[in-house]
Amino acid sequence: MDNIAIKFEGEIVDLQTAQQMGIEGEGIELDDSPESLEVLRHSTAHLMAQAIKSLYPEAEFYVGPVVKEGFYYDFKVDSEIGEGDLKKIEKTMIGFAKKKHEITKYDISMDEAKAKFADDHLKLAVMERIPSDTVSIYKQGEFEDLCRGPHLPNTKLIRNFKLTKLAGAYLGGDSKNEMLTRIYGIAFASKEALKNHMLMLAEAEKRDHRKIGREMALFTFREEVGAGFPIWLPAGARMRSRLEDLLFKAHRKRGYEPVRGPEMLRSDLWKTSGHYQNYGENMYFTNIDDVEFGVKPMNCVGHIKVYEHDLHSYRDLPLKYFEYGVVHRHEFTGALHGLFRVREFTQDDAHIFCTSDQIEEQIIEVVDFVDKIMTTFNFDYKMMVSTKPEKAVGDDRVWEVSTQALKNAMDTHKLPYEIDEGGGAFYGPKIDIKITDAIGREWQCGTIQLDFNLPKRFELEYTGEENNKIQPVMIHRAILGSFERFIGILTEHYAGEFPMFIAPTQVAIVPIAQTHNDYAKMIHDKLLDIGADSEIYKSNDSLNKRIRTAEKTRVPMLIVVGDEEVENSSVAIRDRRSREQSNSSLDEFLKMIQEKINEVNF
RNA sequence: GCUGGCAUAGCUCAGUUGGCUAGAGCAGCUGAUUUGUAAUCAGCAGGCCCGGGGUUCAAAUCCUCGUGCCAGCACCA
Repeated sequence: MDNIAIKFEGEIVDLQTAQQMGIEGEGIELDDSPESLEVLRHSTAHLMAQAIKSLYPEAEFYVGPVVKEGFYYDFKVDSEIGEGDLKKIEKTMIGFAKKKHEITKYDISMDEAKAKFADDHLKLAVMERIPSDTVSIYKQGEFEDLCRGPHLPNTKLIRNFKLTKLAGAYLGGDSKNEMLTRIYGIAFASKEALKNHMLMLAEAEKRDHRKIGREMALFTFREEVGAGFPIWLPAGARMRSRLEDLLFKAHRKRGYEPVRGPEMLRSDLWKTSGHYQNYGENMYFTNIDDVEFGVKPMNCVGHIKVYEHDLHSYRDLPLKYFEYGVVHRHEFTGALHGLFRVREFTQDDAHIFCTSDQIEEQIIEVVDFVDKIMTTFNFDYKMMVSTKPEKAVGDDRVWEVSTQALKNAMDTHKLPYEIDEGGGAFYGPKIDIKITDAIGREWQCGTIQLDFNLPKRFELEYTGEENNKIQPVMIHRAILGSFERFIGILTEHYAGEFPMFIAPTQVAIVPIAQTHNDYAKMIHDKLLDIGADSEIYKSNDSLNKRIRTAEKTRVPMLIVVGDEEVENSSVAIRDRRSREQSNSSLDEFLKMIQEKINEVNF
């Protein structure tokens, strides 16, 4: 197979550029490796632009980069483009690919380029952002585009692609700017890879927690209740409470004390904390007897008040307060999405008040806690250190010290992490935990935030060894993040087939005939005694129908009981996946269920 | 919040260019059937067609303002 580009000093360099510069390097072939796909997708974006230009001659183009899930191109045309037009554009693309245009490259000066694209105000906007004096132009057939590459040598290499989405996007990603049209696409070297990708997308759709949540009656939303306010139905609430109970014990084991703050606090406090100034637009306010109150968007202020209730000595630290804190945040309507983005949610929130000497061990302890939980649910995860954002309180030196403290903790324990510049909370830097689910998607859940600012603003202190007053450090942390989002993620991760220890219902019992209902009820009660929920399928339907109905609920365990089972005090277990049956004595069955529920501890 | 699309029974969806009592499957209820491992049969019931305004002899259908949902942007637990 021919090379499509080379790797030179760690950079992908296309053949056109390599020739220009007279360099050689390790060859990159057209396959489904990350390097190859980078080049392929970039050129596919150009091919799409070429097709759009031929269909809509007035089209102006902004940028067309390669992104994690393929590529996109932002552009502007006079006519409306709808989903239906994607097929037409795809066809035109295939036409151009078949013409086997060679993709060539040449350099021109910035002034020449500005003259060349004088009637394309978007390209001119792109050039405004390029500091260099010369720019490169890639040409395929009649179509030319300002681009730094890298690109394929010929359009004929583009075969397996699909345009996936059509949407609006702001110029430069800034909501103050004009809106352009964006078309997303995906391309692969092999047909199979494209097919697998489309299958993955279909699988993701099947796992959509909004769909499964409705089918399993976990939660619902209602127009008359308001956007972003979830309603937990019995099955969902059972599951959630199992999760809450497990996590409660785990916190107690690690020395956390449960506390609880009020849902709303006087605005003066939010002014002291800085939320009023920095987070106010996300908060809900109300007036009571001429005093303004803010509904809490975070739990930290409440926990600070818990800390302030008593005088503390260095001997007391670290103090760890936790709360399943219900918070309200005014999210943009367009951001709301099932349980993933809501306006009212419950965080598994905790605040650790400690000395600066204890920061490292406390962070490591939390990271360890996170690890225990995420591995229990079979999630891979990675960590990101986020630094000071634009809107922030506290002086730069404090930010530097705390950011460094987070990095040190990670470094000394050889924990890998990535940096997210400007991604911190307004009061301090943080470590975010990003988990990867069963079909490879990433989600942000837990967060560990280091805070020197709130203790200072509230003038918190403890008494040191020399009877001096010292300011404690605050660590904000959540592990699941919120029950809402985490359960949404779990639903998609397991495709609704939850493991026994959190499933809304542990066992489905199908009596063969009415005469077996009493036996079923007896098993149901015994299951309750060992903390398992079950449902008896005794409706006036055929046996086959009832088994089908039970299986469709995605319950982890299904048993069938008839004369034989009643007589022998046993159960017939049906495996949902293999449809195979096995028999067990009732006692053994109960023991097995109990073990499966209890085997998990965080 | 912005751009575009959508809103009909609990769920999934039909409903001609505006024109008769708005339909189907599943779920629900009633009855018959009592079943040994993924849909037994029959009947019944169920709709302010998202909400306000309007256009029209006539609106589920057209216009308008809301609300909610979907995709993307922006934002984020």
